[in-house]
Amino acid sequence: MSDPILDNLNDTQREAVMHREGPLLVLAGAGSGKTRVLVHRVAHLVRDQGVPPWRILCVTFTNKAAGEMRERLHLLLGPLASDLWVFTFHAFGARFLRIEAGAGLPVAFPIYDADDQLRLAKSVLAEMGLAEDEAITPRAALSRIDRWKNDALLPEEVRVGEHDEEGQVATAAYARYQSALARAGAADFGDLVMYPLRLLEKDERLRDRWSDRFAHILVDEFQDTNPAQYRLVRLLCGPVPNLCVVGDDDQAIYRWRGADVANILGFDRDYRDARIVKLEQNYRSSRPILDAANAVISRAQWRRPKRLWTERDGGVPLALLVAQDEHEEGELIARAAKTARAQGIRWEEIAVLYRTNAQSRPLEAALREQGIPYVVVRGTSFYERAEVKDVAAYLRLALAPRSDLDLLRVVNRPPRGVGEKSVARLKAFALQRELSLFDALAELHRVADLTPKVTRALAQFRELIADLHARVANLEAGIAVQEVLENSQLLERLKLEGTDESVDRIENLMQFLAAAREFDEAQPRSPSRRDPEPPLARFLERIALLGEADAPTPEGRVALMTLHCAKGLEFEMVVISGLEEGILPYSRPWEREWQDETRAQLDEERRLCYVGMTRAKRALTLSLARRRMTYRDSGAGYRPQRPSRFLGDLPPELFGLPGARETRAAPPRLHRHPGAVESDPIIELDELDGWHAGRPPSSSFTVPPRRPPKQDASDLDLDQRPPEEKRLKPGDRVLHASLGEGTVTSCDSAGPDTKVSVAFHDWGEKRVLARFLRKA
DNA sequence: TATTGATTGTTTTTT
DNA sequence: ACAATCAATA
Repeated sequence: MSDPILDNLNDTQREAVMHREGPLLVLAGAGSGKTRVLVHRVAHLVRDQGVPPWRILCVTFTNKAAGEMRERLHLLLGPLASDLWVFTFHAFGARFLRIEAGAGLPVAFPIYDADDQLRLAKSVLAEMGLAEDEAITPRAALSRIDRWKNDALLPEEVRVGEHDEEGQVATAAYARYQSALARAGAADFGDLVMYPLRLLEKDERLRDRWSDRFAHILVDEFQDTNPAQYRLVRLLCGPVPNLCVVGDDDQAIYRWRGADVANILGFDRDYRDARIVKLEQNYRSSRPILDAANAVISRAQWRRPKRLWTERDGGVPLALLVAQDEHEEGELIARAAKTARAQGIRWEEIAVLYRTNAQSRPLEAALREQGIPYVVVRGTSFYERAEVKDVAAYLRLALAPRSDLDLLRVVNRPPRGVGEKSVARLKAFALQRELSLFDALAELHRVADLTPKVTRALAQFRELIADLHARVANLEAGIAVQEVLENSQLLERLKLEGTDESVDRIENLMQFLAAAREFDEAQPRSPSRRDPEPPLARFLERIALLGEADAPTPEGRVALMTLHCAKGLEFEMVVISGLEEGILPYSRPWEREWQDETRAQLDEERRLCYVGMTRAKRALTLSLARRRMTYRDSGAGYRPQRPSRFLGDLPPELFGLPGARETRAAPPRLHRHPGAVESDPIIELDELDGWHAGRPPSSSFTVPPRRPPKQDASDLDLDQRPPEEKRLKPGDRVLHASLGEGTVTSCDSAGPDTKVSVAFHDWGEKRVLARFLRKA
C-alpha cells in the first residue's frame, strides 16, 4: 500500500518531515523539494501525530505560496486542511490585530500599501514645513521608517547619530507618520508585523494565550524574514519551540528590503538544540546547469556550505551569446528562443531574465520584431491601477470615513471642482481643530474662504461618503463595489470620455467588480469564528495584501521578468541577459569598487545570479553585450561593457568547450573568508570570442559553443595559428564554430587581432576575429 | 482648475 | 533616453 504522505520522499526529506519536537532548520537548496517537505510535514503532523490542524501555523511570504500550500494540503488531508492556519506574515498580522482589536485599531482598519505610505510620508513632511536645508525626500524618510519597522522600533525608541541630520528629520517624520496612521485608524505593512509583536512582548497573558494555541509553527522562505518577523515567530512559539524553518541562504535576495540572512545563518545559535537538515538533491535542473549555479554561488562570502547535485545524467551544455549591443542581444535571444521552440520547447516554457527593468525594452522590441509572443511579468499591476485604487479608496472610506489619505485621493475624483487650494483650506481647518477631514466636512460653513460652488460640492461629497458608510459598510463586497461605482459617478465620467484609455479603465473597473463578486461567492455562508470583520473589510484586506500574485501566467508566451520576479518559478529554458560588470553584478557608477560592506552587496548579486540559473530545467543561455546604452554621469551614451565576473567563474567545459582554460584555472585574487575568494572582475572579451551559441544542429536544440584552443594574449604568436587562418580575402567561404558558414566581405591587414567582415548565411554580416574562422 | 513645458532621478519591490 | 513629477501658464 502506498502512502501519499511518507512515500516518494528521499531520505533527507523524510528526516525533515518526520522530525518530531523541537526546532528544525531545513536548508533547502533550489529545486530540492522545499514545499514538498513543508506540506508533507504538516500532513504528517496532523494525520500521524495527532496534532489538531487548527494548532498548526504555516507562514509564507507570498499569497501565491500560501495558496499553493493550502491547495496541496487539501489534496493530502481533505477537509481537515481548512482548519490549518496558512497565512502570509502580513495576513496573519492583520488577522491577529483584528481578533485582538490591537493597538487601538478599529476592527475594520484599512491597510495602507506602498503607494499610500509614500503619499502619507509626503503629506507628513509637508506638514512639518521643513526649511530648504533640512528637507528630505519622502522616499528617504519612508525608507528609514520601513527599516525601523523591520526592527520593530517605535518612533520614541529610534536612535540616530548626532550628525545624521537626515536621520533626525526622519525620526520626527516617523512620529508624525504614526500619529497620522493612528488618526486614520489605519496600519501599513510594517505595522502588521510590528504591532502584534509589540503587543505580545508587552502582555504576558496575551503571549501565553497565543503560544498555547499553536503546537507547531512552520516558516517558509526563512531567509527572507526580517528581524521583526523572526521575533514575532519566536514569541508565538512560546517556551516549547516546535519551530520548523525552511529556507535557503543562497536565495536570499531581499536584503535591501530588510530581510536579514543572519536569521538563517544564526538559527542554531538561537536554538542550540536545533536539528539541521540539508536538502541538496535537486530535481529540477540538468547537471551542467547545477554545475554552473554551484560555481557561481560557491564564491559567496557568507553562506552555509552546500552543493546541489542530481541523479540525472546528461543535459545540454550552457550557451553564451555575445552581442555587439543591447539590440543585437535581443536579436540573438529571440533567435535562441525560436531555435528552442523548433526543438519542442513551448513559448511559455521559456523565460528571459534581466537585472533591471530598463533592460526589457530592447528585448521586447526584438521579440516583437521576430514575431515571438511574450509577456512582461511585473510584481503587481491590476490593483495598482489608479482607477482601481480610486474605487478601493471609496470602499475604505465607507468603512472608515476618517481615513484622510483615502479622502484626499477621491475628493476630486471624478473632478467636482475641488482644487488644490480648496483642499488646502480644508486641511488647514482640520489640522487646527484636530479633526479628521471627514469631520471637518461637517462644519463646512466654518471653513474660511471657500467659494459657494466648492462648498456645495464638498457638502455633496460628504453626503456621498456618509451614505456609503451607513448603507454599504456591512454589505457584501460585490454590492458595495456596485454602489460605489453607481454613486460616485466614476463610471459615468469615464464613459463620457470615450478615449481608448478610458475604455481600458472601464474594463478594469468591471473586472474589479467581478473580482468582488467572486470573492463573495467564495465566502462561507456563515461567518467563521476567526473572521470577526465584515465581508467588505476582508475583501479590502485581501486586495491590499494581494499583489497580483496569482496573476494568470498567460499561455503561449515567453515570459520576461527581473531576476527577483523569477524566484520560485521554473522554466524549461532560461535566458539570463546582461552578464556584464555593472549590470549583473549591479553597481552604481559611483560605487564601482566592491569593498568591505559592498562585498555583502556583491554576495547578494551572486545569489541573484544563482537564483536565475536554478530556474532552468533543461537549457540555460547567458548573454551579454559588448557595449550598451547607459545613462551614467554625463548623460546617455554607449559605453563599453566588461563581461561579468560570474562568467569567469564558470568552467568552460559547461559550454561544451574542450579543456579547461589554462589562463584562469587557478584563481589568484582577493583573500577574505576562506573558501570565499571573490572572482576577478576583469575578463578579457577575447576570451569569450567563439563562445557564441549558434545555429543548432538538428540533434539538440542548442549548440554547444566551441572554443578554439585558447592562447594567452601575452604569448599569442602569429606562427601558432593554424595556417588556414592566415590568409583570408574577400570572397573566401569560411566556417565559424558557432555562427556557421559565411563569405568574407572584407578584411584588415594581418595581425594577431585581425578582424574580418563575414556575411554569414544565418546571421547576416558580422565582424569576427580571423583566428576563429576556418576555410570552408 | 486642467494643461503644458521644465526638471528630476533613475536596482531589485514577496506584503 | 525617458518617464514621472513639478512649477508655471491658459
